[in-house]
Amino acid sequence: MRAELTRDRILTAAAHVFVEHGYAAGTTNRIAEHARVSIGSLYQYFPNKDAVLAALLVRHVDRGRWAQAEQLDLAPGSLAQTVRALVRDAIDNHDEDPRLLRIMIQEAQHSRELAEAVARHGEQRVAQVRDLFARHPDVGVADLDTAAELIVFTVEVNTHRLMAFPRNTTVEKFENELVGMVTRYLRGDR
Amino acid sequence: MRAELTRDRILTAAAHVFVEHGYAAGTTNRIAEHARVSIGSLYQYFPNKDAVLAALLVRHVDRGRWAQAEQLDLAPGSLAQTVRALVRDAIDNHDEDPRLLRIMIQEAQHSRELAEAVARHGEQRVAQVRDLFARHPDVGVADLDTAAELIVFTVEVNTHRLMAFPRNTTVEKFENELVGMVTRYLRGDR
DNA sequence: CACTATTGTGAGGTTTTGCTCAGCTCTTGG
DNA sequence: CCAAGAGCTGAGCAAAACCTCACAATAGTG
Repeated sequence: MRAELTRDRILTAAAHVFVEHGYAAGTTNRIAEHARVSIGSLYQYFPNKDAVLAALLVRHVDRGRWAQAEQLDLAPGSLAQTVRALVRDAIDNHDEDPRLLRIMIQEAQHSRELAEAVARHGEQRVAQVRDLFARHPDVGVADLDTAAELIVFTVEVNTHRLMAFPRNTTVEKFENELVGMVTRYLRGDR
Repeated sequence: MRAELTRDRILTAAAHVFVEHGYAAGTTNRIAEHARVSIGSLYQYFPNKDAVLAALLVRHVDRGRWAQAEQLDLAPGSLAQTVRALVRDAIDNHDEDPRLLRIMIQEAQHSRELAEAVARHGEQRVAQVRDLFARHPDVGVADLDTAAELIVFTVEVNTHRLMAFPRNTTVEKFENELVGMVTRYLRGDR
């Protein structure tokens, strides 16, 4: 079981190094050094550099499920609260990951395996949000599928921007505007 | 003046290669090959690889101004049309550039020069949109600065997604939903 | 303690990349 | 047609990256 621990150390170090230097400049040697492990060990657990990023994505997906989604209040008039919970979850779950996810999406352009994993991750999350809003009585939007995609992506990517450039606005102001936009959208016209 | 032409050929090729292979894997040799120019010529016009990306950003900024913004109808009741023009402009102007801009933002993390150029580009565009909506009578949002940032980024990045993964929805459907979301947001409550 | 299985090591081979430079080709003015 | 300079070439070098492999250290078992 020492093995599992080393594997985890390597993955954590890889996340750090990829975020700090980018994928290409995040060399395997640097990763091993940061994990305080020899390169040989790294290549004992991963056949090549891409596999490290792929494993990192699996880890991200496993951690990134929206746990509280099932126990939300769906009473009429609570739409803003529901949306706020969605936005808060995105903010909370993305302390260090945003740049990493961007790297994954970027690099997924060249790797079938990564691309499919990213796509599946997205679909899973969209489906969860779609089902949630399908059950909410205040939602009055025509095409719920498109709406869910639009919302998930918009919330996620704006959160990433907030993390990447922190001094544009305060977190609260940003959160309020984003919640306002999504809520009014979901409520529909009138 | 043969020189200027070669410089342009190199830049165009660089855009192509960076988009196709990413920044790190977009080697200078590949760029030269695609431009049908020798490596030596490339290094006659650019001191190093980073300078090529920087020049590409300058080119992008120069081309990316929103020309029709000044001659838009700002009569009451025309907000949706104004927003639609904004979205259409984003769609039209981003046939090949979206991935390139992402690479620039990504790489800007490691280059002062690039970071500042990207930031200036963003501010310029946000200011233009803010001024436009400040003049429109239908807009009823509290914090116009934050709103403009949110809208510009959301429209841009959703357009990028549409281009990158084309078969999620049709362009019209996507355009309608995005326009609807932004319009209802700008109109404010009630 | 002895023996095996598991896990870890790191110098270095192979490949790739950014970049140089000595010399070539093309254009242009007289 | 010629000379001079502007523009272009591409083999190859130094540096750096990915990855291998023969071996060392550690953990587990009787």
